[in-house]
Amino acid sequence: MTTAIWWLRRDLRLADNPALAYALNSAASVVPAFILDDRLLNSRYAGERRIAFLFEGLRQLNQDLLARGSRLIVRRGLPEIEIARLRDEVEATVVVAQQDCSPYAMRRDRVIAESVPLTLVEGLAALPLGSVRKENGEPYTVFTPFSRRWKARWRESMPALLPAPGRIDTPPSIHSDALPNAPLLARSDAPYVAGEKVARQKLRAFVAPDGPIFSYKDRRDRPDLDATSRLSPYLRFGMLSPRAAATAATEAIDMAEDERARTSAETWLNELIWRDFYLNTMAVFPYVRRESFRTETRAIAWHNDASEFEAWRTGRTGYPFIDAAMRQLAATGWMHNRARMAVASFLVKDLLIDWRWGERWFMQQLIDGDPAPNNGGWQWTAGTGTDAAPYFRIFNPVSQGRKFDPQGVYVRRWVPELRQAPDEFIHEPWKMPQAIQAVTGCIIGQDYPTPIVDHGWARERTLHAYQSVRTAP
DNA sequence: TTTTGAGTTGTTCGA
DNA sequence: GTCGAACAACTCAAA
Repeated sequence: MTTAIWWLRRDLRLADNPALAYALNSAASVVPAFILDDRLLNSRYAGERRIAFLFEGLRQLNQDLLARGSRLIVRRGLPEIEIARLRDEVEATVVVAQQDCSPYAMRRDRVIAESVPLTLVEGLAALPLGSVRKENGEPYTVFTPFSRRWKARWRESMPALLPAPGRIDTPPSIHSDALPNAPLLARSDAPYVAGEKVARQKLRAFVAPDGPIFSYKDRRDRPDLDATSRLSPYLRFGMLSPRAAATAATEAIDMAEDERARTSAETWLNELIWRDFYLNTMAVFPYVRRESFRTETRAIAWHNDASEFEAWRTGRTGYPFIDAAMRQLAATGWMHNRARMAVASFLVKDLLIDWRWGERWFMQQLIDGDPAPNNGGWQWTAGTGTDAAPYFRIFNPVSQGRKFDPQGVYVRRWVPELRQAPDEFIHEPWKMPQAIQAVTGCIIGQDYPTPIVDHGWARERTLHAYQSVRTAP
C-alpha cells in the first residue's frame, strides 16, 4: 500500500488539478494536506479577509473530499517541519504540490526538497511557468510579444482538462488540527463565497451565451457597472483552474457571433495572459518583490508623506473617484481594475509615494491579493517594471472619474457625503458654490475633504522627479 | 550581427 | 468641441 501526500497550497480544487492527478497516479492512497504556515499567516503582507476566504475555501474543500471518501489533513506550524513529520507518519513515498512562484514559496520549496522528495507540478498558470519563452530561450519582458507567443502555444496544444476524481482513498486515523475560527468569518460584508463550486458557477455564468464576456470590452472599464468576471479571488487560491478559465475564454472566442463579441472575449483572455505574464516575471526576476525592475527608477526621490498615505488609505484625499475606490477596497476586499489603476497612479504620481507602500496596502486588503500580479500592476503604474507605463502617463483623477463613472453612481455608492451633489460637480466637489454645498449638506473642508494635493502641481512635481533619474549620471 | 518596427489601460496643449 | 502632436527616446523582439 503506497501513500502520496498531496500538499495543497493555492490549488484548492479537485477538478483539473495536476498535483492531485499526479498523487493519484503514483500511489494507492492520497493524503490531502494543508499546512497553516505561521510565517505566511503573520506576514506583513497577510490580509485578514484573504485568510478568512482561504479558511472558508479549506472548509469547502474538506466537504468535497468527505464526499469522496477522503478528508483534509490540516497541520499548523512551519512547512519544512510539518511536511517532513507527516511524511514519516504516513510513510509517504511521494510528496507532490503545485509549483508556486513567489520568492518565499520558491525558497520554502527548495529547503523542503532537501529533506523530502518533493515533486512540483504545473497548474499555477494557464500555460506552465517558463514554457513561454523567446526563440533564444530567454524570458519575455514585454507583454505583447509574450501574449502572441502564448496564444500560438495555447492554440497548438490546448490542454485537456482533468476531471475531478470520483474517489480518493485516504488512510484513517491521521491527526488533523482544527481550522481556526477567524472572527472575521462571521462578517459577511465580503462579496465572495469561497469554494470550487461557486467559482465554477461564476465562470459558467460569465461565459454563457449573451454572458458578460461578450460585452466585456465595452463595459469592463466601468466601476459603476458589474461587468467583470469577479473570478480573481478564485484564481488566487486555485479554486478555479486557470486552464479551465482560458479554455472557457477560447470557446467563447470561437462561438462569438459578431466582431464585438469576439474581441470582447479576446480582451478577457488577454487579462488571463497578463496574469500568466506576471507569474512568469516574478518566477524569473524574484527581486521585483522588493525592488523596482528597472534599476534607474530605484533612485526616484519619493516624497513618502505618512499623513498623505493615511488619507489615501482611508479614502479621504478629496478626489471622489479615488476615495470611492479606496473605500470600496476597505469595505469589501475588492476593487475594480480601472479604479486600481487610478488609485495607484494617484498614490505614486500625485502623492509621489513609493509604489511598495501601495503594493503592501493592497496585499493587506485584497481578497484576491496575489504577490505576482499585484506587484506587476503596481510596477506597471509606477513605470518601474517590465513593460511599464511611460513616466509621463499620469492619470488625472477627475477625468478618470468623468470618463469611467459618468453619472457618479460609483462615487455616490461609496462616498455618501456626496450623494446629493449635482452630477456636474460629482468628480470635483470643491468647485461647488457655497450655496449648493449648504443645500446638499456637504460643506467641502468639513463634511468632505478639500483635495490634499493640486493635481496640476503634483503632475509637474512627478514629471521632474522621474526626469531627474533619467538624466542622472 | 544588424536593422527595423513596435510598445495595455493617458493627459495636455494648441490649432 | 475635436483632433493631432508632444510627452522621450529607449528597449525589446524578431527578421
